Amino acid sequence: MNIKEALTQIVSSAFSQCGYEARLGGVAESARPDLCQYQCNGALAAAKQAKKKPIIIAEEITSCLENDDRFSKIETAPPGFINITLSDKYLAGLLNTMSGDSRLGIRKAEVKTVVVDYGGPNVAKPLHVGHLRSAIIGQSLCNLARFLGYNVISDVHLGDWGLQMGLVISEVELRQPNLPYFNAEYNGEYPKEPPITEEELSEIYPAAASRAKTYSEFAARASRATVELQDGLPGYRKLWEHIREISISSLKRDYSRLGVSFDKWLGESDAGKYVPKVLGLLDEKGLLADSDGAKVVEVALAEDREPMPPMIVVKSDGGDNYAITDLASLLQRRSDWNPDECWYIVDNRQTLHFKQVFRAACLAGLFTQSQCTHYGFGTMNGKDGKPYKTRDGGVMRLSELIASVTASARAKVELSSVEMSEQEMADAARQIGVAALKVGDMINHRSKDYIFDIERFLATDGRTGPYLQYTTVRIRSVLKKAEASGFIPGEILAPQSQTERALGLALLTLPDTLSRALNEKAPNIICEAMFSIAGELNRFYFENKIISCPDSSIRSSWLGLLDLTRKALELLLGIIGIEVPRSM
RNA sequence: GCGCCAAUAGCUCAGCUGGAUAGAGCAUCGCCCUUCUAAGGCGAGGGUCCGGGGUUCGAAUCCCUGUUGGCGUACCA
Repeated sequence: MNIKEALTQIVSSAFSQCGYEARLGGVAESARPDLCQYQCNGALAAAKQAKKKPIIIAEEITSCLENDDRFSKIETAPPGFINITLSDKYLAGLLNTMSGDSRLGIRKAEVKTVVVDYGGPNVAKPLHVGHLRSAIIGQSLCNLARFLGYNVISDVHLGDWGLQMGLVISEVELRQPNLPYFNAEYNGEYPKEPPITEEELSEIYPAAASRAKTYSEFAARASRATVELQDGLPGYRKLWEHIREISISSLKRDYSRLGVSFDKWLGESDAGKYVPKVLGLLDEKGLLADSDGAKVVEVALAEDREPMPPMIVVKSDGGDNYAITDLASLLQRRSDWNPDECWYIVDNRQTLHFKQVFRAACLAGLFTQSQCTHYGFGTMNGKDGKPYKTRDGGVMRLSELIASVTASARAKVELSSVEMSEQEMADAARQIGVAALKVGDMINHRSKDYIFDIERFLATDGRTGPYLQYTTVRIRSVLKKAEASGFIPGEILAPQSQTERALGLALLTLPDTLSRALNEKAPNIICEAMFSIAGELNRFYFENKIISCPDSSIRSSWLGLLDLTRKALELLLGIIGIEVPRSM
């Protein structure tokens, strides 16, 4: 049950009972925990229309509710606040209900089919730090939406169809011109084995890109190769398949290290099949126009404040660009899956691009504007505030980054006073390193740039991934020791102390936390909630010696509270994609 | 040039429909382990919420304006 919604319902009905609009009864967590647990400010808002002092209205509402035994206190405060405190017995009842439910009282949202487009790796180059945010934020949102009952289809949307492919192909051709892929006369079988290795591939793309910058001849050749590939030239097609194959296996390996996976490994190339159809749709509606040899769609609206350039859908060389492949992907998604919504978890810098694509999709009749949304994210910057780079100024590979945080985490694990086997240490190092990365990222609001500082993310104190893991490990350890003494979690009793009450209240926010996080597509809301629960737990833990508590009913109640806290943290950590080490 | 976004404690960041005394973590200073994992907990100091107008009973939050920074601005993705 969502406690805020439940209280809102109670107070709203009091408002309508007293002759005011029900919508005034919104209840929020209190801004003054010293005075109350929840508050409603509706009386303040009602005052003007009712032509009454807010405090009078507030009193009417409270007098309507004061005999409700779910509240230990419901009172007014000037100028018109309604302050609510739950009775301890009611609170304990809610916690027991939560604890007895496999979903911790979190009901599913409406059923919707959603396509989530994230990851967006380029097959020509290895994953680098720039891909981190899309992967972990996208994965968290998928996990969250699934838990809340959505039918989620995640699609990595490979960058495997643009100019980068022409560049790689032309570079390979330049280096190994005798390969059969480049012989137009060749009609034998192409080799089974790729002509290049994964390592070579990662070197080839930057080499080709810089060659194209220097030699316009090479650049022209690459864009010609791109068009030929897109037109289905067999040799290029075969070579391209090899490149894709090499790349996908390396991508899967890197993503799996982050706990990220996709339902669909489709790419721009798969959208390629739909390009003619989309162009047909646009043409039918008279939306295509010529402009400097390219075909464009006018997407500007009269009411736009910002200038909106027309969207190029066919380049002047006849090739597909990412505007048309994104549009074609939307057609593919509609035909194959008919989703209610499409979410794009892509860098903020592509805001304009997605505005154009969604408008074009709307004009073509594929989706309505509100069905497609770009949930952008900010840049990961170094401590200097500029985009994160390695010491020598290059872009850091994701695999390198993960190796480096794992090594740092390993050093901390070795300092631990807890005895661990080699395997346990290795697992813990990996899990802690990844948790540090993920929390360091997702504690920040998605849409903002943030400073990447791995030392801080891995620090032994602070709001870090390791802190959350440590708290969970601690709870598990106590529960295990208690069980060894024959003590098991029991019914949660009315709280005896402020810290115990505060922990209970923090746990009650769970349903609201998840629904807000889903509404806003904001994993930081989940992180905030985890820190608040973990903080309350650690205070409670410090104040109370649980296992040695002489009163057996209090002890089993405390264990019940601990167990519920464990389940709550495990649920939230799971959504964010964080594993908890066996010990640390 | 035009447009989009941001600016909150020394640092890194939260701040949900406009509400009471703007919150965390780090850093600084001072405490708490013979007892369940001290990678923990408690306390103290630290703020012109970028500046200026406005709307409102009430503004970090909404509107206008200025400053600073980031990004985008058709044939890369």
